[in-house]
Amino acid sequence: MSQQPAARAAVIKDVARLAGVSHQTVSRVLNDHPSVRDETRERVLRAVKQLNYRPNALARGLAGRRSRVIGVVSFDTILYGPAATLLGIERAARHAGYGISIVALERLDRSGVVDAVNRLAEQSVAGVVIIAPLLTAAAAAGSLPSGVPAVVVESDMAGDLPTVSVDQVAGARLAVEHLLDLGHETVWHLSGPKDWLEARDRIDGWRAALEAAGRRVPPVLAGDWSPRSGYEAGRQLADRGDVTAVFCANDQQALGMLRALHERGVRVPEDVSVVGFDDIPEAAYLSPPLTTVRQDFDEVGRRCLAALLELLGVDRPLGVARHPRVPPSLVVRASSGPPPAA
Amino acid sequence: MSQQPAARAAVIKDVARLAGVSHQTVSRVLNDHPSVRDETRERVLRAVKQLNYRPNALARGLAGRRSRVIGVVSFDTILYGPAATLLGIERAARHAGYGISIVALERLDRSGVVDAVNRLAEQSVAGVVIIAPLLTAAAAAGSLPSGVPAVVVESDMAGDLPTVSVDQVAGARLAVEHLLDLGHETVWHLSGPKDWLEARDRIDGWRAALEAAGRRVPPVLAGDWSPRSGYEAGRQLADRGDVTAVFCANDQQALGMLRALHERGVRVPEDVSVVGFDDIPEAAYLSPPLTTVRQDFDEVGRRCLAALLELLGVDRPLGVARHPRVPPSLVVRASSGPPPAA
DNA sequence: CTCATGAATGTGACCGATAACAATCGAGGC
DNA sequence: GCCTCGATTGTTATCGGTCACATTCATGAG
Repeated sequence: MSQQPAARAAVIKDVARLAGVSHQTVSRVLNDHPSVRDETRERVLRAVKQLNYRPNALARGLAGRRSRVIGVVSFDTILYGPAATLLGIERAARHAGYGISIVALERLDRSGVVDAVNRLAEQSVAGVVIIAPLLTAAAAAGSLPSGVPAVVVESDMAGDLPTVSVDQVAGARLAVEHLLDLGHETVWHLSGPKDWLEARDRIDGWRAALEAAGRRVPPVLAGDWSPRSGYEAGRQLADRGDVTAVFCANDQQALGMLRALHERGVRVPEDVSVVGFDDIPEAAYLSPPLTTVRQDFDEVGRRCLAALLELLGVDRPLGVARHPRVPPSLVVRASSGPPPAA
Repeated sequence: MSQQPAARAAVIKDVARLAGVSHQTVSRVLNDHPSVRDETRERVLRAVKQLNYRPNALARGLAGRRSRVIGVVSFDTILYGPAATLLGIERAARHAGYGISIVALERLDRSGVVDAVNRLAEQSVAGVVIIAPLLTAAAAAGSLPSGVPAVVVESDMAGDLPTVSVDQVAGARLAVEHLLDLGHETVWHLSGPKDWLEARDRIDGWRAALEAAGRRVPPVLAGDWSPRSGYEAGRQLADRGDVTAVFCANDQQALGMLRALHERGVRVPEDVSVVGFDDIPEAAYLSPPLTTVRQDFDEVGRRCLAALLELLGVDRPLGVARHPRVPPSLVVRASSGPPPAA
């Protein structure tokens, strides 16, 4: 259709030539500049379409000093939370017209995070989102190279950087209050690893809810997010006769716990109620289907982007709360019920 | 320590000035050009360090027409396979000194894939990796805008594009042969959705292994990757008395199946053996621990990168096999054993 | 001793866009 | 009828690198 079969892609000059205007006018049309005559605009757009022209993002970034790419520093893990968060951010970015560039870290330590941000900065990303579920990462976020707009997720100790996170404390409260409302005397807790912020917050929320109700606070069982740790904790709890309700810090641990209880002949929820956290896709299909606390990762992604765009000054510069926390919600399924009558 | 507190980052000219050479010499040092005197090189490197200079990737890409970023077209899902593949690619890219830019698609149809590749091309990525586990996506890969080096993963129908994938057929064979070796008369199969290439290949491998052994081929049970479909199939199978071995197309389905069998009082592996596929992190902690087929996603990532780099001509231009398939391996755990003595 | 050769380095164009500023033109105010 | 002003468009510099080519200088061959 054109002259060259598979010649290299059209550039702005080609469009300008075809439309009979200057390249600057083409640029104006592309960027919705107000003072372009309608007829000119149409002509340019027609040329753009005819040449199948797409502006070169690199050149754009170089000249305009703002790219349409957001960097994400993530954790090299397949764990549900971080993975879902990444997807949420990608989705939000895509809808906002941004691309995302990711760097996954094997260890979330200070130098790793700083280095990752530097690597992203080299690519002139517009800003970065740091998924920092670990204490170490959150600390690192404090000592970032200045000049790079950054938002921290799943963390709340990021110094003065804007932070987006799910309200883990409230989530834990929801779980515990649900169980107390059902009539349980108290609620045990199988926590996540202590160097994860989410694990700490869930412990705090659990404890706060119990204390607010004036209940006895059992010792924390320490898990590591894995189903195995849930399984092991489940065996321990099954051996004591006095446990009627357990709040697991994530669904995988709850999965392991359900299995252990089942093996020991402990019925869920008749004998013991179990509540998890995350609402992983499997949760609804466990036996019994798991009552759990759902986190809205899409909303997290959206808020990250909103915070970042605000930081970039491209969006309403009105002050949004600097540390908005996304409210989680309780999903009641069959694994929780009233305590045994006895 | 410097003059300006938070002045803008140093550029190549600043380094050149400080080192007392031309900007071109700095560029040579940065790119390991051979003809630079050692002493000059040292001087430049010292200046680089002193100014904490990092070359601007955008400018580099613009001028050199080759960036150090690889685009990945992925599927907007938290499913283990695609997510693990993405991580594997990221890891390999990182080790090769590349960054990755991702676009996740909600639906993997033709126009979506083409559009995603275009968006990445705008960013002048060096090449793209398309994670195309669905038939539709694989088809789309055939009609890509030319000029963008592309590699397709988890697919084998990508026309003449280089393809990297795990040998699903061989994986299914491993599973089936393992069960036959244990003495089972035949093996049932709970498949994944039929529009997934992996699901089809696993069906093919399962059938081929049975036929090669001259065994009866039971009807395929259709699943959708979810634990629920495994659960439902498990109940069906439990109701027939004649099933002694089941090969599930993924671990999540196997998880559901284990639960269903357990509920019906069918013991695993004493009464029925179950084998999964993927080796998800939970697999080792299910009850019983699941025998499954492990896919080496790191190797997949590495091969993707190798194929892409070859395509880019930056690496050994010697002809690597165009469609290398990564061999999977069987992980034997407790969910498989000899059939009941009957 | 002269010249070709190759290593080391510098100069200016260029990649493809945006930014800043200049130029042109028609309309409204005096 | 002249001048100012805003809308529209064009020209040139610039972003920060790499590429192509020119230049300089020391070395070994003839």
